[in-house]
Amino acid sequence: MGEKMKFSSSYEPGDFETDIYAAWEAAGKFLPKSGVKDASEMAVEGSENSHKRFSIVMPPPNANGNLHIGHGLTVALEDSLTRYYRLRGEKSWYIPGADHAGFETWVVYERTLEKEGHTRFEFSQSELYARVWDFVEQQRGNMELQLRALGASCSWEDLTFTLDENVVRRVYSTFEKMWKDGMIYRGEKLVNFCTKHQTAFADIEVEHKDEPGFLWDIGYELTEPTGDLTEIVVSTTRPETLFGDTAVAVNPEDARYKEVIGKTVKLPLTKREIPVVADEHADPEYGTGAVKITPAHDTDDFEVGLRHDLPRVTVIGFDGKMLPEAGEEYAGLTTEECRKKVLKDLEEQGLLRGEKKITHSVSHCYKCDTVIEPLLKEQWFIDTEKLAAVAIEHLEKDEIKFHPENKKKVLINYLKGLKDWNISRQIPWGIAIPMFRKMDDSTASPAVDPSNAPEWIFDTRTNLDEIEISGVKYRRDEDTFDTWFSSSHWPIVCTDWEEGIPNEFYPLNVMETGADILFAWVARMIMMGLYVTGEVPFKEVYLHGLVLDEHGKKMSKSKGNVINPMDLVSKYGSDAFRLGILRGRSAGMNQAFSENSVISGQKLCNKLWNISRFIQGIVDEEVEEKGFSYANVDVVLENEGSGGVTGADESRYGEGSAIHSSESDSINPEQYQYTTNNMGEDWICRELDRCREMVSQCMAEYRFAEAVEILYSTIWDKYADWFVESQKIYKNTSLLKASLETILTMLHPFAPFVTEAIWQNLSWTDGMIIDSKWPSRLEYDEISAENFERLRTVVSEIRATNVGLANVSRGEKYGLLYGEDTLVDDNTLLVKFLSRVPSVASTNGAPRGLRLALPGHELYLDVPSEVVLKYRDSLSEKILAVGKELDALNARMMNPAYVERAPAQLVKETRDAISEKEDLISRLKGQLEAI
RNA sequence: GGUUCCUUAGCUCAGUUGGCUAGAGCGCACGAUUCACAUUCGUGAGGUCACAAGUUCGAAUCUUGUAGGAACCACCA
Repeated sequence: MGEKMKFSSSYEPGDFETDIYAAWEAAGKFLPKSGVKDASEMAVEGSENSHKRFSIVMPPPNANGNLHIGHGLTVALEDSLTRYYRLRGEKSWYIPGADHAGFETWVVYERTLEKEGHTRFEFSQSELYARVWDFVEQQRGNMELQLRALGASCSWEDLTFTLDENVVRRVYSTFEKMWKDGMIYRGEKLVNFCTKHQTAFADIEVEHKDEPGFLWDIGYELTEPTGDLTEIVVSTTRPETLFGDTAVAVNPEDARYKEVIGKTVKLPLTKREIPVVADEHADPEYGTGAVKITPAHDTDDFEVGLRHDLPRVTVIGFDGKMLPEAGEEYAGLTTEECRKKVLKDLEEQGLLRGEKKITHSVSHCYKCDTVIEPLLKEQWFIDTEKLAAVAIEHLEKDEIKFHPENKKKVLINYLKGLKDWNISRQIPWGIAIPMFRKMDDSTASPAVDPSNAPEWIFDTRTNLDEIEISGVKYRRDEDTFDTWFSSSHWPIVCTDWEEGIPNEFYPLNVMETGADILFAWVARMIMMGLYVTGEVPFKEVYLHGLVLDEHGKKMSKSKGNVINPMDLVSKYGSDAFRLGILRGRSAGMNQAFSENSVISGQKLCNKLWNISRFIQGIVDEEVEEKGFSYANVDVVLENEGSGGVTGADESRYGEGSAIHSSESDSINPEQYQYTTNNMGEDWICRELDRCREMVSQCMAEYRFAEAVEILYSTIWDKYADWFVESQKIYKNTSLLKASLETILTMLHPFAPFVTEAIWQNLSWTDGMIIDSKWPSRLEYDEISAENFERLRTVVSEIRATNVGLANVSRGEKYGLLYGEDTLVDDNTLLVKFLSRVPSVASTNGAPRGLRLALPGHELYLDVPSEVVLKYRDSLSEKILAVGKELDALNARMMNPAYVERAPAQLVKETRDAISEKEDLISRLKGQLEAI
């Protein structure tokens, strides 16, 4: 990339981005070692900086999918941080990942299987695993190319795939530890079962939807009439499950049913008798106040069953059809068919007592929308009690800082109510659970007695379906792990953490991910990190909200409002996308996406490009003209510019130019040395320095949008509009070079491509901006800088007044006259150029025209009296406006409590403002009277 | 039902221990124009900071309440 190209008149991202990324990657700029300094630098800086590092992991996108806009935001955030800390000289490691996306990928694969006319049941688990592996390999790569297009400066050779050998090894070792610690148990529990996908889900993966339904009342006849009662009427939305009823529950406080507690009722449509039990679960206010208890098909009933030691009768199979236990007539029907038949039969027997329309929430599979059936199944569970308690303890000790802060409370609240974690999934595409069950016919030789062998044993040989230990045969559990179980190890596996080996990158500096997976992922990483390593896995958490569509609605394929980040990248450029998506976004908030912000980012890139083109032009010109005419002109201008400035420290100017370099700060020895020759130059150094400080502060506090905002206004409103403009009069190439390098470096974390493209195009820069150094303090003269600030006010007022006059002046432009005004007197050429007046001259003691409303300045626009006359209305308006401001200030001072209690500085400022306004009003009034 | 958050310009959003005339981008209006950039330059209009009460010398900011909206968790026989 050494060859310098010519700047074209606009920035075309497409011409540079791919090449630049390839060059970075080829030069190894993304490796953590590229941030390591050589020994000599370390010696200069001392030990303070030398050990610093920055580590962050990427939430792994689906290996065979495409990136969506949320990934775009993730990369913009994470890569800005990484590049920022890399510029600051820290060993920066951004670790990329790819997710096997167990369920998602499985669904896609099963669909292709179906298209080929196959079903999963034709293959063994290991065959299926191998097939999906090939399928994913074929599909892989898109997402990685897209990450490159977004500019992610991640260390590709460290990419971790969620099924990599080291991940599996770590997951097995944790599982084994938990198994030994007694935290893993096999339990028959109700699981959220999708009968279409044939797998169980974690509670968190189930989607609840409010749907219209019916509440039916059914009469359950008492075996023996009690008091006035001959039957108990129960309310249910699922009559088909009545075959699995093993009790009827009433509230112990419910007077209506006190008598029947402990009695039995006849279960309709069958000959079974079931007890009436007293349980808080029955709400006297709801329905009839009596509820049928079906422990095998309802999570609440399951709990009731435990409390009353009720049997569990399963009547629905994993295929979603009724089992023989439901009775001959009903077996084989779908739940829906069965419900109809049950209702019909109940009605015929006169047991249907009522039907009421209600809205209730129903669980659905988040992928196929099938109604989730709670079914009894033996699964592996993790006892989360200790894990959660330890996590809460560390969170309460503030070991992890959250952005936004309130999410910590939300997380603790979640952990306090955390239930045991079902980690079994009936999906072949995942990490096999390393548990083997003793086979019924388990003796390999007659000499062995298998009865003493354990039912389940842990073994990592999951590539085998059967193993033999001490002559006993075991068969592998076919299930795989919940993907969140392996993902919870992400910071551990990505940083290659190992027991007993110091790891400078663990814990991570920050975990950046979506606020929507705070529970599913962040909570589990914290628990697992603490369990495995004893340390929290990251020191800070930054959670981003959802990127909503332009109307603030959630993006979804079904709504058709999905925005593809790659479309935006190709249309506006990668930098524009990054700047745009960061804009107006704060931690944890769901925010609408605005294409306008991306366009504004595109404009900034183009602006910066043109600023650079202009500066390069001046540099080239200087090289050509050095020695003759240019220098002569320059001397004249410089003399004017550096003349006595009101209130300025004269001695500073008397000594000539001040030479500044950043050597004193020692952070950035490569920064270009510069001198400041006039107040505009001091001013831009001050503004750039303020920008540098504010951006650093914002990055430390994860306020990305604000950092971008500050850079935008510094580059455009200050650097381009004032400094670069004023450099058309005073050319200071050393400062132009130094300041341009400064803004390029500061913008680089957010807009890596354009800044690198410019860096490569500039004639005097070396190397790559990606590993240049974050700017150190810029030197400037404060008084001189402040004088330029006053000059800006003057220029703005001249411009505004001229525009105001345009209505009455018929396009004529007026010159500027100055009386006792050293600031203007010393900078006539600059004032003339910036304010676009035809002339700037002294009043020579004979003021005329329209006096400008500027306190502390005696300036007039040389306007003929008839125009001033026409201008008097706007003059009166101005007096009124200033009067209002003055009234407000006076009211404040009239309050004795204010004067007494407010900080002295504030009171002084108010006083000064009042005298300034009073001054202004009297002058404006004088002007008005003079007309 | 529980937890948390939001309500500021036409739109999308900033506004960090309470403090000067509440900001930005886009949009809008008026004006400019060879020579870095029309992806430009200059100037401007537009806000009872959802509402009410309180604390305070001072509230967009803190407290309480009201109204509207959102997300997540739990439950809905």
